[in-house]
Amino acid sequence: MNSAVVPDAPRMAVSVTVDLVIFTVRDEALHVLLVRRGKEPFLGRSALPGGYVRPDENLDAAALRELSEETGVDGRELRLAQLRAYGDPGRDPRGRVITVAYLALGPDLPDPVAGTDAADAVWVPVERALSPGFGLSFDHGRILSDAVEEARSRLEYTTVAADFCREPFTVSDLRRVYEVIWGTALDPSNFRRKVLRTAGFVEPTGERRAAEAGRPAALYRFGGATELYPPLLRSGDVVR
Amino acid sequence: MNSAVVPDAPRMAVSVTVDLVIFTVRDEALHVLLVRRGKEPFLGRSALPGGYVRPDENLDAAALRELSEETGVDGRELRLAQLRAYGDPGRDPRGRVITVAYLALGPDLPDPVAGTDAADAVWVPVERALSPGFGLSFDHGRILSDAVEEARSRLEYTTVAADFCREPFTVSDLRRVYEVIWGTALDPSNFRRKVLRTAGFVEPTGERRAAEAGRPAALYRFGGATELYPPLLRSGDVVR
DNA sequence: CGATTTTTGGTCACTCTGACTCTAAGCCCG
DNA sequence: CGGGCTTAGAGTCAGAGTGACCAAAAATCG
Repeated sequence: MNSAVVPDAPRMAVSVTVDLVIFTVRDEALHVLLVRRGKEPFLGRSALPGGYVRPDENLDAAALRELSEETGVDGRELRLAQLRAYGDPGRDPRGRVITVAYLALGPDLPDPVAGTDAADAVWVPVERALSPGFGLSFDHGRILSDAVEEARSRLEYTTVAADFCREPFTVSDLRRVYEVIWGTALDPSNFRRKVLRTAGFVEPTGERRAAEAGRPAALYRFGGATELYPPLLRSGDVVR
Repeated sequence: MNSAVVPDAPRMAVSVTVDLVIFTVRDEALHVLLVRRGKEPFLGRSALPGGYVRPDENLDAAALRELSEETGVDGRELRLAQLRAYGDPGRDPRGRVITVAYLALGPDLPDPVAGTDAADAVWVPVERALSPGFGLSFDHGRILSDAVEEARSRLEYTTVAADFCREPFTVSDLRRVYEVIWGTALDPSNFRRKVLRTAGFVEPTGERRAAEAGRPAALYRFGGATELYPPLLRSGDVVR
């Protein structure tokens, strides 16, 4: 098959990029992984990690590569999932650039090591990244907003919350993920009941962990289920 | 701002298209709107309606335009929503083409009028379109499969089922939408209770419609709510 | 040791759901 | 015209799940 372009249709000067929204929970707040841009446009400003898709690379592979190159994070242990595509004309001053945004949730990852390509990757509280004065590049503020809403929703119907927790973890660790991302307080007892009765969400390791205060908590590992059925709905609660 | 392309990054020869999955319920079966291709590649084969995004057009606008041009359907009355992007190298023999797929559900629309651009648009039962011998173009089989699963899921958490019904409609009309798309039988009485008690799903018109058989059913119109809370979950039922 | 903190177990009332029964109101057909 | 058929719609009942509580267990801190 001839891989050259067949001149049979209106073509346009267009590029395709991938952008990644990587979340983690740190210090009781949702953080997003951002890089400082090293070139124009938006030189020196913060942006989501991402970059051009290469000619022989599928979108998922491009996302993994850019994540690794720009931040040093190995995305293979993350569940990267497509968020959606953004393609308004004018969203990128370099020309027509369509981007495919990916979303993943990770445990509290180590700070990027200086001296590598990833030297300029940092964890930023989402609240700060979205504040008006912060000045995210391109339309990354919009993408980040959409990603937050998507993450909130996924917590309801899937077990992704466990992705935020390094194993082994406690039920309280898991609960704090929900509380931070939803911005609501959950009843510890009811939450525990729900998690433990959902087949495949967590399984006990038999160990316990002594905390700074209070009774030591039992430790669990992820149970392998991806769907959460019935879902864990955030009800009308509005706290904070 | 110079809208010419800044030569600062690896570019690739790439095009962006939109493809549309438009569903309707007809004759107790889920149908999808397909067109017969008038050019290479896949000349004469069936495909999802869609085409190239123009330089100054955002993705949503491109989807609306292609839908109208190729099928004569006015998408403004449909709730078009992005499904996801597909960009594997090799998915299009013309070169590197990334497509953004859209999904919408419509009431039983009139057959396309011959003599227009839309002459070759037809409603095809999804089951047939997905059968091995049917030969959808490109990776449209994959896209269609994903769209079916997405539609099934959206019925659970949103009120999109009403998009399938031309107003005014009966509760049974609405139930048939669920039954056809999920492929399960639902209890008429329980379904009615759920729909009527969900604020904003439907509102009564006060009229009744005499059916071919049985007691005349009360007529309703859509109530404006988009979310369905609590959701209407397809439980473990597996029928058909 | 007592105060404090966090985990963990339990109760209770309420809602929602699925399965089911029964009545209402039309049409068809003999 | 009246019985049979069909679909709409009302209601009942038991069980699952949830939110709001209460209370005990097991650690640390002073």
